[in-house]
Amino acid sequence: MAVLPQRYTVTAALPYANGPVHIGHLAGVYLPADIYVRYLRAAGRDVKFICGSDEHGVPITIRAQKEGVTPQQVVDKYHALIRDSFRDFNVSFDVYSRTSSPTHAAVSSEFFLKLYHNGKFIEQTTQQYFDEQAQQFLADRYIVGTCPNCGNENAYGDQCERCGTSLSPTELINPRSMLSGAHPVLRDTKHWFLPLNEYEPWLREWIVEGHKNDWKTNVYGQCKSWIDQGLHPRAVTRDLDWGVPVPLPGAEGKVLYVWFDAPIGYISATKEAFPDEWELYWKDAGSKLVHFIGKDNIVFHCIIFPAMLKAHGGYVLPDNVPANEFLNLEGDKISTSRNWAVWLHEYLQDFPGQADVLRYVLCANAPETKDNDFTWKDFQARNNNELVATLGNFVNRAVVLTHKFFEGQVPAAGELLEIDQDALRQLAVFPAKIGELIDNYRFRDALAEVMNLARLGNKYLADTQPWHLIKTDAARTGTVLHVALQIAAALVPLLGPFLPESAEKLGTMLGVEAGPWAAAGRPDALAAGHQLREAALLFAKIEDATVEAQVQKLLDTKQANLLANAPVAEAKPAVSFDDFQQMDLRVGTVVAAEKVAKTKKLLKLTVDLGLEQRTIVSGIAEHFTPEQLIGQQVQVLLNLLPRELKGIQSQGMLLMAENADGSLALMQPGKAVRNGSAIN
RNA sequence: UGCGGGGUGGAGCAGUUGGUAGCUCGUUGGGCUCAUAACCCAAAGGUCAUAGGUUCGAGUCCUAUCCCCGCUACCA
Repeated sequence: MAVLPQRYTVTAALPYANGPVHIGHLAGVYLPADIYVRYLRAAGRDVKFICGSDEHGVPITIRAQKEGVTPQQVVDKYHALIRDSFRDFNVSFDVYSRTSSPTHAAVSSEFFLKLYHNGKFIEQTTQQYFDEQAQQFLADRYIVGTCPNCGNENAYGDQCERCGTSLSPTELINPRSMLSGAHPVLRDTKHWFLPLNEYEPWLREWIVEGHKNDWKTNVYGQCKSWIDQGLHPRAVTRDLDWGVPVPLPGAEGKVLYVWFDAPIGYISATKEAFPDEWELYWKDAGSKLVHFIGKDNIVFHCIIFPAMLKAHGGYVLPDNVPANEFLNLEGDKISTSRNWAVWLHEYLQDFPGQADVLRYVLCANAPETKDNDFTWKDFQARNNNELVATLGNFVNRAVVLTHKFFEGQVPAAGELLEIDQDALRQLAVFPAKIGELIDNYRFRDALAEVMNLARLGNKYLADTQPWHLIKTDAARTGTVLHVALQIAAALVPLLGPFLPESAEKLGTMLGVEAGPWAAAGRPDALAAGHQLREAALLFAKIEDATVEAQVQKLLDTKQANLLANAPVAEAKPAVSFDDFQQMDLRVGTVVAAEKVAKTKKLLKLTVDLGLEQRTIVSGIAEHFTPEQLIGQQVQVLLNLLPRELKGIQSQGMLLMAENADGSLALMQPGKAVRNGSAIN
């Protein structure tokens, strides 16, 4: 058995202050981190839980520009929103700071200078595109041009989105600046690089040899692959005006690159909140550092940041980086830009006071080993079948029975039969079992064990049947409820890390505090004679209509996205007025319509065109029923060459507008006109 | 293209060093009726993506192929 660390430093990935946080963030990073930390605190360990907003980088400047505000205004807005979301979901950070804080500027500058003065950087001058009108260097993403591969005229400086080729800005033909539209010019610019290649042997020993067995396979595999492929120097500075200025003379207009500056945010946040003891948590060998992140962040936390810490010297290295996979939403991956997400602040508007329900579902279905899917149906099922039916119901049964038979006072235990002793023996095992799972970052399994404890309680009641016993043996009934209540009481501390609000509610009902973890599961958590409060339901059922509304909300979003993102077709070559005149466009009224047998799409329409009625076959049966069309005025191309479709002569063509989602709309005159009216 | 991770009963997930495939939910049958029609018991249901190979024996090791995700805008 390993010696317990003296203290823990736990970080959760700094959310990027460019948008709100959603269920994927919570499930993958903040919830497991919070469970871990709450457990450690309950177990009496010394722990600091560190997080903050990551507020630098190019995307924030782009958003600011788009919205016509300053970058500071962007990050102020999202920093507050994110901070409040975490607070409302009871993510119990010891500090939630931000990388735009003065402390962070100081700490990251010092960090940079230490490496600089110790010769840990290499300097290199490269050529970068510069926008002379906007007077600034351009990030790759700020440059568009023609893709040398496929000819797409709107390829970005890092990648062509049409053919997928990854590019460098200098490969673009005819590059243009997205800021001003001007032709950028190449200019020399000097930057500082961290030569990661020099750390390769050390990383190999530390990770490939040293963490083969205790890091998750996805984390280990990714690191090993990076190291095996060979590491390269990485720029730690950028030409940008939003960030921590490079603290060197002659470095005006340069800032620390966001990946260099962001992880130092963990350190500066700690220093800001604990100015006297922060070094203990970062530099004392007795401190165990754990980073909670998502899978996209693995190399930064396992290779680059440790290399920075190693280069600086004196810092502890992460003991583990339990990166999670991703959470999908209703089968599609979560996307901030496509607004395909369940935002934490919106969830609480729709489900006030039910933060724990989401915490439960996200933990029970956390993407610990592979990408998982969140669906509202599953959310409802887990709430109704597990939280309500298993956990809430057990507590309610035990408390209601006690009120019913013993006026709400914990009855004394008489002689313990085998079934009672067995239940108490099982109960006693839970704290260690759950704790060990949490220690090993297996939060899903740990939560399942908490539910098993509730199942133990339900089974115990079913087996002993106190509602039956009370008729013949009050003392025995008291013993049974005494035992059942001990199980309920154990849930207060054991549930705490996962569902803090519910645990507290339960504690209030039972009149107990969540004591130390080690004391959980004792057979005397509630003393005989102890008065319980009235039973209150811990969880409420969620109705079909409620989750259906959430699904509809998502579908509406999807529809809106489809319409917003579908490209509008490019203009066709010009035609002469004479060409246009050759088309005979008329207004007509549909007088009859029927489906063409044995076809999916075809409708046979009879259209009144004033002088005559024509038969037109149209491939619109998937969009309109015959009834919807009869009586409608429509636009008809009269002189299209007749064509036989399924044995029917079609004498013309109905004109339709096709929406971005493929749906069709009739082209109708703004007011009723005489049939046969010309359109020109 | 390359590298990493993943593809397991109707759904969502576990499967540690190869040895009879588990859990929760759902379904079906039974029991109970204290409890938010909740609880308890039992049963049915799986070619472990596909095709080969190693082995006495493979979900678990090897090879090839297919699909999803990440490294690759935003983004955990």
